[in-house]
Amino acid sequence: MTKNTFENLPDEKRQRVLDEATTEFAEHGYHQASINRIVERLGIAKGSLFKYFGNKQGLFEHIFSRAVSDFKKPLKAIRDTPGLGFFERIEQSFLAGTRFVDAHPNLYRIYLKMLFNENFPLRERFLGEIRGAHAKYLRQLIEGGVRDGQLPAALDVEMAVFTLHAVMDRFLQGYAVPSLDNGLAPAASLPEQARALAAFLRHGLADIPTQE
Amino acid sequence: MTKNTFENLPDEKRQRVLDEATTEFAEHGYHQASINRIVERLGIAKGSLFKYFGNKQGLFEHIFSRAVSDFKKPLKAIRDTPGLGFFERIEQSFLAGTRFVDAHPNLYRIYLKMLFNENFPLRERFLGEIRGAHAKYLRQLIEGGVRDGQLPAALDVEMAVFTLHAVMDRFLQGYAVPSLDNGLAPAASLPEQARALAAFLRHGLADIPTQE
Amino acid sequence: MTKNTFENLPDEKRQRVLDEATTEFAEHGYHQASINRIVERLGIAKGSLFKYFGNKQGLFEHIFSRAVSDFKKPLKAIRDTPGLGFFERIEQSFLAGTRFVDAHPNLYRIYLKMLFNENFPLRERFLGEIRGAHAKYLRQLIEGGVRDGQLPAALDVEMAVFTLHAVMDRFLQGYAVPSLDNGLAPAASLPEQARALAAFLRHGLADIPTQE
Amino acid sequence: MTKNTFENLPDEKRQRVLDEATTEFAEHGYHQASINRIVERLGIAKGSLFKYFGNKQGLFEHIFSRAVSDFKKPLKAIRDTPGLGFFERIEQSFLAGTRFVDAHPNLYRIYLKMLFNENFPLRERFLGEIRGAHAKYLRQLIEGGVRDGQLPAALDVEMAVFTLHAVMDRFLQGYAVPSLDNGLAPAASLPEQARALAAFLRHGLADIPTQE
DNA sequence: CATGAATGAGGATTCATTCAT
DNA sequence: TATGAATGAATCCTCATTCAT
Repeated sequence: MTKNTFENLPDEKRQRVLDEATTEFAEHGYHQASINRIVERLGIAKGSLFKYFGNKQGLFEHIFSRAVSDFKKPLKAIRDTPGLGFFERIEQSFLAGTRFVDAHPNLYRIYLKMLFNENFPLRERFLGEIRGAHAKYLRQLIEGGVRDGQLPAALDVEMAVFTLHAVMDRFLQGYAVPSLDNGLAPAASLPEQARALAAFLRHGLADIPTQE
Repeated sequence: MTKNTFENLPDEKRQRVLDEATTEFAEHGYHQASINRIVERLGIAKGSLFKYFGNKQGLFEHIFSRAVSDFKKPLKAIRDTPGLGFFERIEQSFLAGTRFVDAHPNLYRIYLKMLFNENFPLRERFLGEIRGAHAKYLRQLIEGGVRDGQLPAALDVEMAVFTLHAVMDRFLQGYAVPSLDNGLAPAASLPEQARALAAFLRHGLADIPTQE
Repeated sequence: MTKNTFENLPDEKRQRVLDEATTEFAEHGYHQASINRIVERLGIAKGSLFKYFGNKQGLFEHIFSRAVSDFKKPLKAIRDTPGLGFFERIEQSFLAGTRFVDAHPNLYRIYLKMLFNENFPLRERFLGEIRGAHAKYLRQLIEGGVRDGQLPAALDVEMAVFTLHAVMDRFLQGYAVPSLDNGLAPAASLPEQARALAAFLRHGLADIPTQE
Repeated sequence: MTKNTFENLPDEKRQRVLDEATTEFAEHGYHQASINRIVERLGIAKGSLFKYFGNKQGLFEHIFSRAVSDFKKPLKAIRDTPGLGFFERIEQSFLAGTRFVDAHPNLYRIYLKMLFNENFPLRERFLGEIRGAHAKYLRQLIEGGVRDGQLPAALDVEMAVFTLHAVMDRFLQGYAVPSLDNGLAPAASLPEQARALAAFLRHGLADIPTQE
């Protein structure tokens, strides 16, 4: 999709373009993001951006598809690290999520906006890709946990995947946008949240339905 | 804010106006919602809508402030119903949430869009009001649970409020927008989700930190 | 033009309507004046105002035609007061102008706006009426001054009328809108301005061209 | 304020845009001027005008700030011309005013509308700038006249500035909008008006108050 | 008579996109 | 290849006026 002309740009300029555009999408979502503002802040011609990416959607696609693959990498690394127990991998997955949010806060903001905005372009494709990868990853973890005896043999794997995903996804929201839950807890620090999450999972999974 | 002229309209027309506008906001969020589309679907003049509500924000305020008070009512009813145990009240609260989502799906869609869209007008006010009411309600429930001996006496109430709120809020997301977690679980029915939620809470609360 | 229904209103309400409308025209001119704002401040129905005056122009006509006749009255009184010299009458005319401005500041503001706004409705009629009355009045004064020997017999009466009118009109501007000349003189009080005006006229008229 | 894009336009087009817009403001004032009419007459897209000037006020600012500096230039030239007496400079100032009005009648019409229209944007800034420049100029002239002995040494300079400014400003009104005084004088030609003005000043200044 | 709901043309402004230079 | 001027549909909003109740 992206034209060669963008790939041939000097690294520094290429990064500036992506950063500025990512910020714009993170702050305003898709439709309310303004190409005008982006090129104005960048100090480049409007036509250039369209040469690089074809149109607004092309720009967004370029940014977010890279984000998706960046998000997948650490999960693979955890999965492929030998010698870890199931709950250690879960905990590391959670921490990997927080690290991604810390490293790319604007990309996560875009993701959150996309979650509930049905008109976000490419929404189905991107969300499907993220969910699919996450589910596949969790399924492998859970199956490993069953093999290792850390999880009950009769566990309904699909239901466990569903629950794990929901819990991890939603708790990451609270981590990324503390204001969501603020005013509620005096000071819910990351370790405290992680401990609460771990406790929930450790006990909760025991009650997840088993296959009939 | 609302001009009298709207309150004086025939009930049926008033409801049509609110329904159509609510749908528009639910589908497109605030900025991308179009007054033009609303009046076109309603078959009324553009000026009329502005007479009713002053401006776009006035229309949104009218719709959503009613939603907020509609959301608070059932919680009060549960709190004031005598003879219920703590976990029964929690379960009923969860069901009240699902009933609200079922009765006003578009209002809940607006809420979800507002959650992560920092530019939503009146966002701080409305979210603050909702969170405040919910927190106060949960605090009363928990304190009652402690008095009744159903919860440990040393429980850190504020942290419990925080955790309960986060869990209930996030699980309601999954209920309202099943596509969020779909593709993951084959068919996570409401009772199943409710059971999973209950299990999490029952075990999880035991591990919530106690006051030092 | 004005319907009977307005004349039949209670005095107090009638006056409120006129005052509020006059203020609106004075502040915003004709086109920028808003019927909406007027009825809003009055707390009466929009339809009523249209019943009273037919349309916006009818309202303005009612207001300003009364202003014109109010402006003419004191001039007639000065003219008909016996035993005054020419320059005394001129000075009193100037003071009558300042009194009118003090008594009806908003009407004078409307007049000033109308002066240079070619699109003011009824402008030609009203300005012509005012100028005609003023010219006729000044002509009578000057002819009296010539008869009394206070002005040279060969004075070009029409040119003197022109000059007197221009001077009085323009100096009244400075009186009504002091900010026009402020920042220039430290504190040009009314008596000082009156003295300067008198001096100018006393000497200036001696040089006004005489009929060839 | 003005974007580069306008400065890069071909001279002829740039001039057409400014002329058409100036005419619109001159005919209708600020608020009643219509961007729609301007672009329609120009045959360009609405968006283009906003690209050039940002918004309506930017367009007006561009036009009128140039007018202000155009108005100042000839005054500086007169001041810096050696070998002229005080009254010669005054007469030339008056003629410079008439020349400006003749060369830019529409700009002067805008100025007159701005004088009494409190809602004109940038009114305070522009009027202040014009009055300040004029006052400074007149002050220099008068101080020169006092040095040369053409004006009494005890003259209250500030009061003389005030009076001169008021007289020149108001007489220029009559020159620019003859209809203001028409119907009064049969045919007040420029030389006749100039002579009348000169006479007034020559005699009048002698009576301007001297410092205490 | 008084009311005020309904109208719809017109206001300024923003926007993604195109294309000649 | 990069530019940025041009576009025109769409945005929210205001207004004087009409007319059924």
